[in-house]
Amino acid sequence: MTNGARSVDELRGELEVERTLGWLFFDIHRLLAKAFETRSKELGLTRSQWRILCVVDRVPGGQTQTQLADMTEIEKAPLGKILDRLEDGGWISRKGHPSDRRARLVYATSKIEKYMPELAAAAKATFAQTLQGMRQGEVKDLIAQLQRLKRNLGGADE
Amino acid sequence: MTNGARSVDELRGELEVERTLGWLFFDIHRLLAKAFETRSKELGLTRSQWRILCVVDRVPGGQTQTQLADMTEIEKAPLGKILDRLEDGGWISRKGHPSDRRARLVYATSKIEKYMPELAAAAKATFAQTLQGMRQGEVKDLIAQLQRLKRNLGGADE
DNA sequence: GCAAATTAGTATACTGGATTACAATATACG
DNA sequence: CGTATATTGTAATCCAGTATACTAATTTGC
Repeated sequence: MTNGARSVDELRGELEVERTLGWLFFDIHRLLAKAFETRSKELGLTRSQWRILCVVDRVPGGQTQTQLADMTEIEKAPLGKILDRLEDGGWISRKGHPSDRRARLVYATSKIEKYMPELAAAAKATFAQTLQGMRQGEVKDLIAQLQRLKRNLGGADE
Repeated sequence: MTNGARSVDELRGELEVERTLGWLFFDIHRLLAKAFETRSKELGLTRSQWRILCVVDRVPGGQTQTQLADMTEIEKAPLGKILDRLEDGGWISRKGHPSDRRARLVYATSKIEKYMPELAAAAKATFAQTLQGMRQGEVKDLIAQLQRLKRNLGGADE
């Protein structure tokens, strides 16, 4: 902080990187969601729902909601609502934990098997579009950079 | 697409890049919002509100809501709600358009002048944290890559 | 063993996106 | 003109995220 007294106009002009970079993440996030949901619309799954579903799907033995919340870094309250909708749609089921009566274990139903090809195709098409014109090495570097930013912001490392 | 009939497990395994990259944008977006809002909380401005406010601030002559929606690529309806809150907070004012009775022109009030130093500091601190350990050239390259992705997804070029 | 602290999940309130539908006004055109 | 079409802004509804507070059940610790 070397600034003695900066004018408002000076401050306005100094924020170029912040203005550009910050909203790129915001915009790409929104555009990605839109691109994916357009392709998978007939299944009625939003991107967030799919994210949760993928994590549920990877652990056949079932997980508690708290474990899911930790893995996705989504708070338990909104996670519960997303699970409600997934359950309504028949994508998951919840069963009481055998030894902890507070907890409920979340499982993927067989519905995911049926629609996985469609969902995988939607995801692949979305990223083929997103990454068009980039070499594989560039993609790898980009991922590494983004993971660094995420760590810098205090995010978990996956 | 060379796949004849892929198993569900094969499909599950193939989506590594999609799984990693897609949610990095999602996570960074959330973490950025949180980092900024923690720093600027006492002003009561959220990141989205600040985004809109910056755009309003750059055109002293006032803009219609439709122009603002085009510039930020936010739909008119949600934009209107954000403007409502900014107006409630005294950050902007809306006046009827002189020649088009449907339209209202949006102006920044003088409140922004008073708090710009604080907001600029919050933005700069947030990005100093986010980009720590990166060289200037890397930041420039990253921005270029992200702009390419945004274009690929059909976003405007700024 | 029993009270206190912790944990699992839900409820509620608020912000902010998209989408759809709509009233009021402007504009274009036959 | 006068009617059809565009556009401006708003309302209502939905999904998703944050934060806070709460109930019920489980551990912990004395």
